[in-house]
Parts: sequence; structure tokens; C-alpha cells
Amino acid sequence: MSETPHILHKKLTMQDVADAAGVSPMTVSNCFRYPDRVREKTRSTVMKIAAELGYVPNLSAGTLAAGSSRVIGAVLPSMRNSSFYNYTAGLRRAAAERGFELITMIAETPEEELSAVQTLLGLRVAGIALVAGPHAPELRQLLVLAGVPVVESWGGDGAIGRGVSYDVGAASRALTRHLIAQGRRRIGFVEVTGGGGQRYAMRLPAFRQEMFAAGLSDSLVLTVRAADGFGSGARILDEFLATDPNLDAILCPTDVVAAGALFECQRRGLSVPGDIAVAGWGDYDIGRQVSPTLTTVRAFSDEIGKGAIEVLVSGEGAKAPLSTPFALEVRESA
Amino acid sequence: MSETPHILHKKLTMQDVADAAGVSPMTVSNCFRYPDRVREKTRSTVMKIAAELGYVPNLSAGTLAAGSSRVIGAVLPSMRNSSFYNYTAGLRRAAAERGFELITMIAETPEEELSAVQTLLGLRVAGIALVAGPHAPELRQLLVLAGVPVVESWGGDGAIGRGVSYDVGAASRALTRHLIAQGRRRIGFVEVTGGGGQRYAMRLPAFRQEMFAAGLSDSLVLTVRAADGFGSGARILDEFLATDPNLDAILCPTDVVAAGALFECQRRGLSVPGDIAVAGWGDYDIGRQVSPTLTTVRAFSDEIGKGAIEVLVSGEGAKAPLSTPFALEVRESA
DNA sequence: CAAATTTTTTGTAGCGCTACAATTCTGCCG
DNA sequence: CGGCAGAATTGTAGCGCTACAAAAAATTTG
Repeated sequence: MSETPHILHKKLTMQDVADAAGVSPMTVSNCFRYPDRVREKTRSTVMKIAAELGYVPNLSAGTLAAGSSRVIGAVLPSMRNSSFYNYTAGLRRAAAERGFELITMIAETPEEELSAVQTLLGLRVAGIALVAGPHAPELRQLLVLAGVPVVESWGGDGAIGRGVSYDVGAASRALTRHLIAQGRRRIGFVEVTGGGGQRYAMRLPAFRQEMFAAGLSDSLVLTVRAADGFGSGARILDEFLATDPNLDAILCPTDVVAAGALFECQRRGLSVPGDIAVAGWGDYDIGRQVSPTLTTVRAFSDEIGKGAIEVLVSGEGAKAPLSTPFALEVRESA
Repeated sequence: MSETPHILHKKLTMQDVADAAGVSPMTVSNCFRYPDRVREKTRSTVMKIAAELGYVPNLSAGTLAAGSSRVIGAVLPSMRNSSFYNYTAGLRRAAAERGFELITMIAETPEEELSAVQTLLGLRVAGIALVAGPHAPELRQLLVLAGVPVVESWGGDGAIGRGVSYDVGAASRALTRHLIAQGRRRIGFVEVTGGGGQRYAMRLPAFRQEMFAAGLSDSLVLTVRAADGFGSGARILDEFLATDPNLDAILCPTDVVAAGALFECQRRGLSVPGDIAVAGWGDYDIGRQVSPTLTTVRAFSDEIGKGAIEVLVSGEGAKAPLSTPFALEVRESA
């Protein structure tokens, strides 16, 4: 009685388009995959009819028959900050330029990441872009066995597949040297261990190295498990000042945290950079907007994305990590 | 000479796993798709062998054979703010609960969106989640012809597929009434036209309605093409004060813009909310962190995502838009 | 204008998996 | 211990497309 009279979507196949256009299915296939193989006139007829019918080639069938696809998969740990935004934009742009489509999957835990990779593998994507961080133990072998091109962005030497990253250590040294050159002596460093810890791992040794070289104490290190949002910036400042009231600079893990610390300084009536220099990391939007503007490290995340695609597409997976540029952005806060 | 001795990745198929486990391919298939149909003992053997071999079922083949997949596709206009972050998180969580995987594609223009939808259609996804905004003209018909379940998040009556959204008009009225109740009289409203304009469309009429009802002037409307980042907040404040130096409140399109306006107020020595009330929209992280904290509208974007998945999975595409909750978050700035 | 060449178009034969029906195996009752 | 219902397993027959080789058509050449 109450049956909804659904439209009969007899599924369109290449054959339907071929019939309507008076050509063979292979010609339709060629129109989509190798336009150059088909005469201009034939192609335009076929494409017009395909569009009229609303035909979209079945990629599943195509991938199955061809054994490969023109889709690249990326797994992201989260989409919260502009680094990842720029990274994804770089991936997408570079993929598009080379005729690939990019699909992304979000995974917040190693288990979710593993599951996402399995889906991507199941889709038989042409390549997989991972982000450095804690991985499930089975992940590496799974990817090796699958034999798919893989890159690990922000990954260093032990990367799964090939690493694509900027030199975090060099950036950290440059930033530390800058603070020292500005006359800072009691510099606090915030070390992050949880979550994306791996991506930050080289910062602390580099910091220590420069502090040591300058004959300064590298003991003002605060270890936090995770640092997200402005709130943690405030908490970090709290703890640092409790440890050493004469602190004259802090190195924060991200611009967001730095902004949080900055707001807290303002709340306490501390002048930045007069009393305390505050340095961020990552060149997020916010760092350009707060007052004073934040001195930070710019990672050109879009270049990382672009590099990742190039590595995946070129198939040069076995080489040393690809290094992308970075820049020290000296602004007002330090 | 310099040939890299590549490992011979003879592609693993279900047959290989079946042989190794001493069962038929169909049993392997059932283990993955319908675990209940297989005896516990058989299943554990098969799954163990599959894991050892690093076998991952070919979803392309599966989708082709079954005619449908357990993957849902979402197209996002950008990933810049926490609304979309929460939205995606809601999508992902709800999809996982129902045994679906979520893949996302980013599209910044209507053309890119169309292309993304074609890829998703080609993958024969089980459903597509769109975000309201300007669409390519062909998009609607393409989706109708494809007969795929579609939802348009933040979409209203004219949505492609089924709309899932909170009542933007009601939220705007509530916020306006709140400002009026606080004694504000010269209230400026920022109207956004470009990009995601559609998602904001109902705000201005609702604002006017309440201003009119209160016998106030609704003429302080500033129209901007796009409002992104803190910078536009500063510019907007500039322009409003040039138009009416006695302005006592502004309604910003997002918390980010509101924060920018707030910073600009502080730079000019204007007290918030003393001299000017500033209201944001969207309940982004930043609104909780700046001082004063921002009064805003909370959209529960994760609920929109959850609702979208429910609509897609249940197949109830023809009904009226699904309405999700919202809340007026009264904080310090207004 | 026939022969040689190049460009277009077209069959054939699967790709790896799943729906479905048919078959074989269990355990259990009379 | 035969007979049976129900559970577990297994063939069969494609899903829609593309690689490849072969055929046909268009173009050039002698």
C-alpha cells in the first residue's frame, strides 16, 4: 500500500553508453582512460551521451580489471590545525596535477589508522601517505607485504616507506640560537610526549645542543603529555613560573600553545617580549594575528604534501628521506 | 646491472588464503563479510592465516560483485575550523558504529566538488555527505541519476538529497534577542556572501526580524564577500566604526572573526563588553580562550555529522530536513 | 590507383570477489 | 542406528571494466 514508487535505476554500464553512441564498449572505455586514442569526433559524441545519461565509470570494475587505480589515499591524525590543512592542500594540488584523486581518512588512534590503511589497501589505491606518529605494530609489515608505495610525512629515518619532512633539528637549533642571540638566558622548553610526539622528537636534543654550546642551562624543560588548545599554554606558563620565576623565554610546541601562553602573560601583566619572549612553532594563522605577533618556525607543510605525492608517484621509495624547506619567522614576540 | 631486485609480490587473492587454510574461497569470503555464518574454529584459523599472509580483501572486487560497498564518502569545502572538525568526527564515529568506513575528499570550488562526487560515485560508495554551499549546476541531476543516498549538511529546504542542519534562523533570533535584552541598540551585523554564504543565509533575515520587532534600526549591515581569519575581524570593526562611531554591538559570522574584532577593540582601547559587545558564531576553541570569552552560538556539529550518517544509512532520503540542536552560549563578550 | 603505413575501432579473456542455490556435515531424536 | 533438521561449507555464474592483440578504416606514398 504505502510502497514508495522508487525510480527504476537500471544501473548504467559502459555497454549502455556504447549502444546509445553506436560504438563498442572499448571505445567508451578509451574515451575515459586514453582520450588520445580516440578520434576527436567520436570522443565528443560519446562524452556528450555519457553526460546526458549521467554515466560515471565504475572505478571498482576499472581498478579490478586494470589492477591499479588513479587514487591516492592519505591518513591524517586530525584536522585541527593549519599545518594539516596546508599539508592536505599540497597533497591535493600535487595529486591533481598528476592526474590522481586524493581521498583522505581521519584516524585518531593507531588502531584507527591501521583500519584506515586496510580500507585504503582494499581499495587498491596507487599510494598511501601517512603522517608520523605512533603506529600499530602490524602496520609496517602489512604495508611491506602489500607492496604499495608509502610515504610518511614528518617522518625521519625510521619512516614507514619513505620519509618526507623538513629538518626539525635544524629548525629547533635556529630558533634556539635566535633566542640566545636576543640575550635570553633562562629559556624554558616544552617537550610533548603523547600523540604526535614523534613529530617533535628532534627538537629537544637540538635545543640542548645549542644551549650547551652557549654555556647555558638546558634544564628548564617541562614535559607534557599533550598540548592542545590555548588552555595548555596558560597551564604551561603557570608551571614554568612556579619552577623559575625569572624565566625570560619559552619555546612552545605550537603557535596555539604559544598564543595561550601569551594571553596568560597578558592576564598576569607580564610584557612580551619585554619580560618574557614567547616562541611558537608551525606558523599558524593565529600567530600572525595576536599582538605581539609570534616568532615561529614555518614548515611549508604544503611542500611536504607536494613532496609526498612526488615520491608516491615516481615510485622512488627506497631512498633517504626527502627534505623540505623550513624558515625561521622572526616577528614581535621573541 | 643496477637492477633493484624487487620482491615478487604475487598478488594475494582469496584463493591463496583458502588454499593455505584448506577451505574454499567462499568460506574465506564469509569469514570477512558474514563472520556468523562460519564456525568459530574455522574462522579463527582463516583469519590467522590471512593475517600472517598480510591478506587484505580487494574491496574493488567485492564492491563489483556485491553491487554495493560499506564505505561512505564525504565532501568537505575546507578543513579550516573546528566546526568541520567536529562534523567529520561525528560522521566518522557514527559511520564506524554502523560498520561503515568514512572517506573524505576536500573540494574548494564547485568544480572540484563535482569531480570529487564523480570519484565517489565511481567508487560506488554507499552514501554521500555534502556540505551546503555553491554547487555545480550538474551536481544535483548527476546525483539523482546515480540514485545514491545523499545528504546536505547545513542544508535547508532546497538541499540536494536530504538536508541536515540546525535552525540557523532561530539561533540568529535568539542571539539578537539576547543582545537587545542586554540593552544594546546600535547593533552591527556582518553578512557574508561568497563561499559558504548559503550556510549563513538565514541569519540576516532573522536579525532584521528581531530588530524590527524591538523597534530598532536594522540598517547597520556590512556585507563582505568572505571572512576568514582574524584579519577580517579587524577590518570589519574598522568599517563599522567608520560608519557609526556609536556602535554598541557587533554580530560576527564566526568566532574567529569575532576574536579578530576583539583584538582590534583591545588595540584601540575599547572595552568589551563595556563599550562594544562582540558576538561570534560557531563555538570554536578560540572563543573559550580569549579574554573576555566570546558569546556565541553552539551548533553541535558532531550531531550534524551523526544525523547525516543516520539519514544515509536508513535510506530515508525523501523527508523534510533533519533538524539538529543548537544552543546560545552566553559568555563574557556580549 | 594499388600498396604500405598509420590511426581507430573492436573482440576476447579475464581481474577477485560475492549472491545464491546446492551440497555436505553435525548432532540428536525416536 | 537410521533419519532429519539445521548449521556449515562449497560450486556456479557473473559484477563492469580494461589489457592486449587483431581487425578495420583512414591516410599517405610510389
